[in-house]
Amino acid sequence: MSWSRGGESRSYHHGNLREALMKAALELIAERGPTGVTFAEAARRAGVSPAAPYRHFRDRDDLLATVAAAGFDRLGAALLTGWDDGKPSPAKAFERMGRAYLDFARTHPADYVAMFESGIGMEGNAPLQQASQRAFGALREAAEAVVAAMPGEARPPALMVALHTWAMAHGVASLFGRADNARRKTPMPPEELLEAAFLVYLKGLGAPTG
Amino acid sequence: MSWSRGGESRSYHHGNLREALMKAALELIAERGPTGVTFAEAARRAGVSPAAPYRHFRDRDDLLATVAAAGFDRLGAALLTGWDDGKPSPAKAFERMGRAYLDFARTHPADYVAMFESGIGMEGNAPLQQASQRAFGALREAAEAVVAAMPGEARPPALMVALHTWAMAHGVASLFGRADNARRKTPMPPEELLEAAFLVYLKGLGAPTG
DNA sequence: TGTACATCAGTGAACGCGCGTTCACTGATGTAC
DNA sequence: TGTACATCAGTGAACGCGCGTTCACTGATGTAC
Repeated sequence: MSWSRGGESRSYHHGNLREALMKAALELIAERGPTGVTFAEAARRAGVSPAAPYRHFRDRDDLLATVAAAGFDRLGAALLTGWDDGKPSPAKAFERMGRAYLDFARTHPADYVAMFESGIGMEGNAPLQQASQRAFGALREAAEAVVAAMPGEARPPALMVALHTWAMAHGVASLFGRADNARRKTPMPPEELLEAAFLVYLKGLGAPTG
Repeated sequence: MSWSRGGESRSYHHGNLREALMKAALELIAERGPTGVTFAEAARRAGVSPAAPYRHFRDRDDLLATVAAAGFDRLGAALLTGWDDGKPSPAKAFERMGRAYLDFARTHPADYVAMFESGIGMEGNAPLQQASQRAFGALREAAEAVVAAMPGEARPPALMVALHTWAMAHGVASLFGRADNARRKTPMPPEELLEAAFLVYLKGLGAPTG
């Protein structure tokens, strides 16, 4: 019987344990860093016995990898929203997508840590690789539009532009744009720093910057 | 009495325990990730009792932060060497410094993880902040030289250029240039990717790229 | 040159704790008929 | 519409283990005189 509704009581079956454990993992990352994520504590926070998580995840790393994959999905969605099909111009949309990237890193610091700094590898984890690739797809789409807007004879490889974009966005986000205490102070806000970098870079490419 | 020399035996006093523990921490990061670094295991590898590390480090995080600081010192030195006073031209030296950055990340993956992905914060850790700042100093020096080589009316702020440089180098290194299993595959080697980014960026600035 | 003493680095034994993991189990859910 | 049964998610108790941390201690080193 399941009479609870947002309260603490619940039926014998949790009903949503998988998501609850992922949420607990994110909380633990935020509070204690990736080191602080343990199966036992995640179970405790989800209100289940220490054996319950084994029904959903092989081990701690599996949990963390799943959290990271979900983070990539969210990041990809955020980037696509920011890009908004390249409206009103590729350059404008490009910069908006950059802001979306920083925004994601700041509003989802725990996700970001799980994705990039939790020590879990991509090797042999196909779902995680795919999620990462899907997120990167948004950057790639944007890069292709930017390149397509350039005069035909001077077009750089779109993939290279996408990789540069990702590297710059990730660099700014993880060095200067994070919300935790590993942030480095800068004289200008990270959004402006990234925007300026994009402008210089697009100019260097010979792409329209309006 | 201390008759050992590179062997396993040693005197009652280790003599170099601090360094031995830092080395052990780096090994552990390389083998197990930052999560795998424990005081007990570091002590075991250094061949001392589990209580010995307390003579040198307050706790695990103190050890890790010290390792990270040492990493920043090494990175700074490597960058200065790569920069080599801007010879023969700022642009050439700039690119060589970029390679030095990637080289460091690849040849010192554990240091790099300790510096950027170990979950230790800079807040309230003055020595770590200073080490990080010193390393950044090399990038700053290079940026200033690059800016100085530009026509006076079009000079961008050198600090901004330095921050952009760091972000791009860090982004490429941590996404595509690492030696561990979190590396993402790219169609071109990270050195070329970074070099191309620098060229486009310098061109966008209006700086000489020769 | 030797001796006494202070300082310091590392010992080793001990402890409590929390984590990972296993296990036979049980309550809830879904479905075949 | 009801009943029987299979499936599945979570239980709770148990275990061994390794870690963090403390403690009185002891061996080595340095130095004052």
